[in-house]
Amino acid sequence: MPELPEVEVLRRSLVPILIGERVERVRVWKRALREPVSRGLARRVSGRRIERLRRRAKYLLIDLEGDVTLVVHLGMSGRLTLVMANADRQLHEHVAFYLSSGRRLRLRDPRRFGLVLALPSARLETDRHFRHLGVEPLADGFDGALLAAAAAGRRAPVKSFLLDGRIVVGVGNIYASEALHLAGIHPRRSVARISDQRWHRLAGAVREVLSSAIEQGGTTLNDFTDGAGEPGYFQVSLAVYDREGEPCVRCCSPVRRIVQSNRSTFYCPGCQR
DNA sequence: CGGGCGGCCTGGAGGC
DNA sequence: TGCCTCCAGGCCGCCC
Repeated sequence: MPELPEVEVLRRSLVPILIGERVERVRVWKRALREPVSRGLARRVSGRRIERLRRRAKYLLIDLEGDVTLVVHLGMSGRLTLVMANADRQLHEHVAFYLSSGRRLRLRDPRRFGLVLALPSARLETDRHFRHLGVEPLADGFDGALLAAAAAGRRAPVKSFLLDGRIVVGVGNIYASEALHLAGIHPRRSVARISDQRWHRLAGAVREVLSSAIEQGGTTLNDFTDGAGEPGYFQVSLAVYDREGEPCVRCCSPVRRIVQSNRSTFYCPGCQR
């Protein structure tokens, strides 16, 4: 489901409905996620008011009063939605946060690759989940020069490089393919053979693709929705992802699918070199 | 050491 | 109808 744009869209949708609410009670239905939900979670977040919503990489950060941050990662299939407190428990609903307004924030995650943590806000940066994360692609300081510097001494294919969260965060399998297409760079090209000019173009393409996706509410391939249940519509703007065999929107060559590090990559052989 | 690969899970799609 | 295989938006750890 969620790469940077989807998590950001989710965050923005939750701001007006969560800020100021109090987490009255937490119910953990099923602890088994990527890491078992801590037994101390309910105690650490219950009774606290929600002050702020932030995002780091693909993590949603829910800042609570008293310097506690509730960290939620959606993995591949996680969904966070707001429902009435007395709504039936859904299949694969792992955790429910009951709010002062009588609603509940529900985390559902069939594949269980997601994560829920409560951390002291001041220690987020040094926590093992965040320590090694690279730069935010939509923040100042992300540019071609940064990518070129990070690529020094490496030979990885540029697609894998874009997916490496130690370099730049938030770019997942969909947007890596899309950004490379927009920049006209072949996904298998080694980062050792990319010119400064092309690094510049790639950085711009990453920003462009991510910000358009956010503006259009994210990509809904199967089941992504924001916190209010609204799907995104960036999927209609995808140029190559999941379009094997279809003509490239720019040059009409048929889009190809290849496998890199066990994951599908889509690209246009006509305009990506 | 960088980089590739398998594993973690469930469910949906498609072939037969 | 069912059973099989393949595939999926993330991430981590192991191995060469």
